[in-house]
Amino acid sequence: MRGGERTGVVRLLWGPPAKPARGPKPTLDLERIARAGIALADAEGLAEVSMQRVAAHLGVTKMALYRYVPGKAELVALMVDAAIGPYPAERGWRGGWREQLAEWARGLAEVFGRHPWVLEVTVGPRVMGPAELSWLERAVSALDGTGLSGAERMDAAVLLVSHVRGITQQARAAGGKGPAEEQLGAILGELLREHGERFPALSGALASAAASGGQDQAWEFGLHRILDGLAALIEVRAT
Amino acid sequence: MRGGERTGVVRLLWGPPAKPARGPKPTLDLERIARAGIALADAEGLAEVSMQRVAAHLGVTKMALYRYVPGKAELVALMVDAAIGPYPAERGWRGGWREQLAEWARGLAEVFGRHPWVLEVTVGPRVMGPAELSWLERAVSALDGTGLSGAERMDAAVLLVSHVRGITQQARAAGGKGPAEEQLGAILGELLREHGERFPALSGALASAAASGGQDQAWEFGLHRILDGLAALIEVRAT
DNA sequence: CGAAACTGTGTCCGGCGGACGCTGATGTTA
DNA sequence: TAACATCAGCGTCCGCCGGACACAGTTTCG
Repeated sequence: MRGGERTGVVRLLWGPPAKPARGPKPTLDLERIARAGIALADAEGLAEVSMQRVAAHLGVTKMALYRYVPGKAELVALMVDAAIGPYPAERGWRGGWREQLAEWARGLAEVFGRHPWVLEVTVGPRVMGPAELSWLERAVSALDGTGLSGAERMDAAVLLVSHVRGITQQARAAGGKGPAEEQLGAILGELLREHGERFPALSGALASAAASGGQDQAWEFGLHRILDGLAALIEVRAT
Repeated sequence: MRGGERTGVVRLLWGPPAKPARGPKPTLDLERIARAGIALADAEGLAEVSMQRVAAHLGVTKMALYRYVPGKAELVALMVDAAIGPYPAERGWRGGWREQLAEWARGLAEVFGRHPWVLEVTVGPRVMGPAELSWLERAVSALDGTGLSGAERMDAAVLLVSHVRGITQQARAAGGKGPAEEQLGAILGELLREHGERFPALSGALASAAASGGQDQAWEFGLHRILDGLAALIEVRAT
């Protein structure tokens, strides 16, 4: 039965654009629906995305959407793949694998930064769409010819995705737009000041980080650590 | 106004256990409520956790829960911190920073494996509880004396957490318990067989991975890459 | 020119989170 | 000991959610 659901989303993401013949002309299409949902999620957050609100933005009733989409889960899957979008072809193939992966990761971070709700909805097992797969393809292909095995190339891509996801989350918490997000760091500092004796290393690290100023180096830090680790392995394999 | 919500969850997670005086004796307490929610989420998934169901498991009506918890968000935050639990003190301080971090990461992966729903609910900015902070504390303290700055020690911990999260998600997709999860890999293979020409590197990597057998090396792969990258930096700093 | 196919709509359902007021149990105080 | 303030749990109500279903209007094919 759950397989049936999967096939629903698989057909929606991968199948042909559908070709009705006899009925009245559809006023909507999957792309317009997905874009409406994305606009809503970008502007007001994923929690505000409901069938009713998406439909209202399109000038129809919510039940009309069910003519195009089997359910909300499939709509969200559509939104995700459309929001991620295919890997931009103009992004160059310049440089070695290291420069390519760095640029790839930067691009992915931009996407997640533009659509933070994608993170919330891409936890757990799911079927990936063509756009998402095109990103994975690009990362794996950047590692072609490095001597890494197929599994290792995939593992490296997954590792980078994890870093991008983690940084995006952290960046949203630290430098988010809302005042609530800005206060989160203050709350953490307050808690550490109150319960500092229970977290000595953490307090020390945070104090030292605050003293030395810039704390938004986390992105570069993790990226360089991962790429250094990959470089070490590639070098070993090459010898 | 959102600040008010934060203080709610902050008081709940960090405040004193509350001391009623005059009224009837409460039949519940925060820990029992959190454990009931955790049991439900572990057994049937986060989607099945509702005020009604948690209350039913405790033998009360849902409105009784609101005497202990301001809302569902706070209940979930409580569940998260209780499910993660404080870092087990018996986990040794043996070895250098590398062995310590490896064991730390393994422990975190076990926690996420036991309570996969924690991943779904710990995306986005949030206030961390004492248990969650104790894990962070342990990771940062493992890097004390390595020559890394405070910010770098924190960034390293975040990087490891990201890897653990990513691997947990992937492991759940690949080797999950349900038959639906097992079919996910099959679906991916089928899609790549159909649209292989659009994803040549991916198809090649997956085929090579399948040919060489074991694909559950992703955990060790990412962990070693990160630790290697850290080691390289630490070595540079030491000279 | 039917008839079949399909679109958008209205209505209805169960379940959700949560506000509010009530009742009864409890400990403090006069 | 009696009165009272307090607080726990319950019942009711509300708006919103995702979704099932039947219906009416539109379009195209035989």
